[in-house]
Amino acid sequence: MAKSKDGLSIGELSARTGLAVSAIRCYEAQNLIRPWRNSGGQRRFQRADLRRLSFVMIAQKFGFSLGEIRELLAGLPGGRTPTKADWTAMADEFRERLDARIAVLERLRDRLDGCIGCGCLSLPNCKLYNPDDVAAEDGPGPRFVMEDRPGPEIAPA
Amino acid sequence: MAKSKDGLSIGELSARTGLAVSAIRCYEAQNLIRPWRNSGGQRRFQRADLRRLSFVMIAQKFGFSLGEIRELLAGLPGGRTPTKADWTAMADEFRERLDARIAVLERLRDRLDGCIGCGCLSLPNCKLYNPDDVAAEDGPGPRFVMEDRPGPEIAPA
DNA sequence: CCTTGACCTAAAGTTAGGTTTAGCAATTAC
DNA sequence: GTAATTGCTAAACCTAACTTTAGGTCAAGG
Repeated sequence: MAKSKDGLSIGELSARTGLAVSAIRCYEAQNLIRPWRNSGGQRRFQRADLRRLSFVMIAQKFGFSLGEIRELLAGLPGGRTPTKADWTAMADEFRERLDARIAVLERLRDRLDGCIGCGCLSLPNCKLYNPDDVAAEDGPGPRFVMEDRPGPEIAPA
Repeated sequence: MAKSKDGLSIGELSARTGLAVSAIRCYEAQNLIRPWRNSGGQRRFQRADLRRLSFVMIAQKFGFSLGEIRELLAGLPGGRTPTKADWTAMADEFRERLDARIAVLERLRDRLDGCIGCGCLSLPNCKLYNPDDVAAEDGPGPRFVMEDRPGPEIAPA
């Protein structure tokens, strides 16, 4: 097995991060890591890539897409091994985005109160009607329009 | 165009919710709504389905999968049009799940502090190392193992 | 009558984030 | 030196949540 001095093999990286070999190759294809190749054409990784992949895993847990993670990782220097300062600078950006995400959820949750069961669910003045701050969420998500006046069917049982 | 008295057509529902017709059919296939058919075989929806679809859209914004949403909607009565009480009961369950989600994110965020740049990122005692409470998150997500001692490359620049 | 527009079904395509498979090359272990 | 690992690529497959396409039907207007 390729030992550390000339870089880590993909198998070692896999064993030490818990990621599948196929996942690591997939991440390379998406430019999250940039291994070099040895004389035989096999991938060789820096020890710093362990940390990089750890970060990928954490950020995914937080619900970030690989695209966003790539953006964040782009904050790390390319030419040299990232220092502690490099990592904390990047983490600051990460935390900001994370806080923003949590804030959106909380704001929506607060708007939710009383809005589901009551008539306002359907009226233009319902606080859930026009959740501007979610518009930036990921994916081609739903368009979020509320309609239908409650009518008699929702009158007190 | 089919008017309200004998139910709403899929086109009307689409226009009033903002959902694509194809999406509504897709939701029917996944049992989120159960329209009946008119004599010509066309779908006809209850006015209450507008509310149902609104809920689907909201819950998706909160990051719930259609499967979870189906579960939640199952809390509404099948035989009759849901009353306000039915909706609020369901919303209570929804809020609980939502609060749980937010709590997980917050807990992780708090653990994150200081963990990215420092050496602890790699040590077994790092608080991010074993985030038990995220294990239940959706999908076959990452396995979340941290490795690599920082070593000299992370020493002060 | 005949055209137009809304609707129908079934199946294939799409994106994200991977995994699996097939067939072959490089390394490592004995 | 040879067998067993491990790695390589390319392409197919997988789930979620839809959209698109293809080919056909239904209902209303002129």
